[in-house]
Amino acid sequence: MKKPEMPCNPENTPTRTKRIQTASAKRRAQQKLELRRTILDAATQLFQTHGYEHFSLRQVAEAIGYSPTTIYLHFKNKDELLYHTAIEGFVKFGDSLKAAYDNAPDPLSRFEAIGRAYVKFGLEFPVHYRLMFMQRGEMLYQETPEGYPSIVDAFGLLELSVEACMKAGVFKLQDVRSLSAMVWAQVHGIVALTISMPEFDEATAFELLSINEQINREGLVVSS
Amino acid sequence: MKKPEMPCNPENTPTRTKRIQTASAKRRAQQKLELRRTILDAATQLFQTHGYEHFSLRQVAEAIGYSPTTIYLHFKNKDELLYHTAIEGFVKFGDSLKAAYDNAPDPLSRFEAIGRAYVKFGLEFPVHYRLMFMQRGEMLYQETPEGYPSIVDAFGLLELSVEACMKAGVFKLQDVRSLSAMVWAQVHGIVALTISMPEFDEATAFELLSINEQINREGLVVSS
DNA sequence: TGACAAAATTAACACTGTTAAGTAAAATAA
DNA sequence: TTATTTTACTTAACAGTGTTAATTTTGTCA
Repeated sequence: MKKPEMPCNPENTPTRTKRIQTASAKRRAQQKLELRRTILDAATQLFQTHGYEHFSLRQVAEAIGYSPTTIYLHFKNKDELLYHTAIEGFVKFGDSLKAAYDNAPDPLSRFEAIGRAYVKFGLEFPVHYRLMFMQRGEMLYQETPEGYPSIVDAFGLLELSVEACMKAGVFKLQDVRSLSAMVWAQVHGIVALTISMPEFDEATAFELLSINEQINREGLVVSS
Repeated sequence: MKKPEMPCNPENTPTRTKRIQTASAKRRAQQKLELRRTILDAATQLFQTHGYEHFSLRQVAEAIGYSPTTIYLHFKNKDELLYHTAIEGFVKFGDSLKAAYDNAPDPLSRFEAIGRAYVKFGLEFPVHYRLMFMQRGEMLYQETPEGYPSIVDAFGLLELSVEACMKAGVFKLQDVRSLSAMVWAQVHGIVALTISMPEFDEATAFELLSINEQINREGLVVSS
């Protein structure tokens, strides 16, 4: 069963044909990846412009010049494709929040910077935001595919920030998780209303956010 | 051109045949209304169980034993049917908020009661809530069909309540509209996250709401 | 070259909302 | 009563959708 050792190749260095084989396989794997990228890019673009409801696989296929079934060779189904396009957008989400987290002098302004970054992202990528936070919330909780950072990490940042504010004596002592969830609800409420209600626009969103900050700082009710 | 006056009917009292005619027309109009009701009821039920995404006219038609096109004799299209089923659900929304508004001893507890009623409704009718506040926000702003109270009136209640709190010296002075929008965003954030995220449930929703109330009262940041 | 595996396609199924044309029954008019 | 018009409803069709199975094309290896 052992293949005969060739005279010019006493060690296990691969032969030329073998090298060509692996190189060919490598090239094909890359081409496959490239097509996957092409699909993802087209999907992202169509998803952004047409939105969740009017996003169709057949349109994606047409855009890239392949038949619809080809997509199924790279993604299990529409949902998975959608999920991956969303994830890609959400890498920016994590980056924005991280940048806000890093470039702040003190705990409170860091906390508020995260909130502003959150709202900014939601208004900048409403279609992505809708998908992940309003239409397919369960996607947030399924583990991200390898190569992508976890989205939930971004919320870790928020919790860290809240905890820091508490430890620094800036926030009143409370349960960190609950309070983090609540401030999430605060910014989510602003974003969600803004991208859903025609009456709301970016200006009002940031106005609401600043009112919100003020109330967090001083309270809304006059102290007795 | 004048029709000859009959001897037994000198006045303008309608003849028997005429009376039958109007009665028949009335009966047919009522039957039409009944079928419309049947459609609406079936639609409401299917919409509640299947949700926005998997709600189809053909299913409604099958449920009531008519062909799909019959629905078009009573509603312009799927959207209009959906809108009317949603409106019906939202009458309860207005009622709940009104009840909360009426049964409260003082401005602040009235304000908070409205918030609780809001959250309660959202969790009780998530499919309706989704449609009106998350998926088809523009519906809120189109005028309700005759016979139904305006949904926007419910927000009038909120503004009234906020204004009352301000006049009573309970709230710090601010722009009523902006502040109302912000507290709307607060409760909306809680409801929207709860009905979208599998991690949230009714208990956490009301926990977040009470934390929110506390912060509105005292603030989150320790006063310097 | 011929055998084999991978990549991509065609055809089909079961759906969807919506429109136009056609039918059967009921109401009206003669 | 008979003829005509209105109303209520259905059938057929169109242009889509996601998805699967079968089939063809393409490229690689011996």
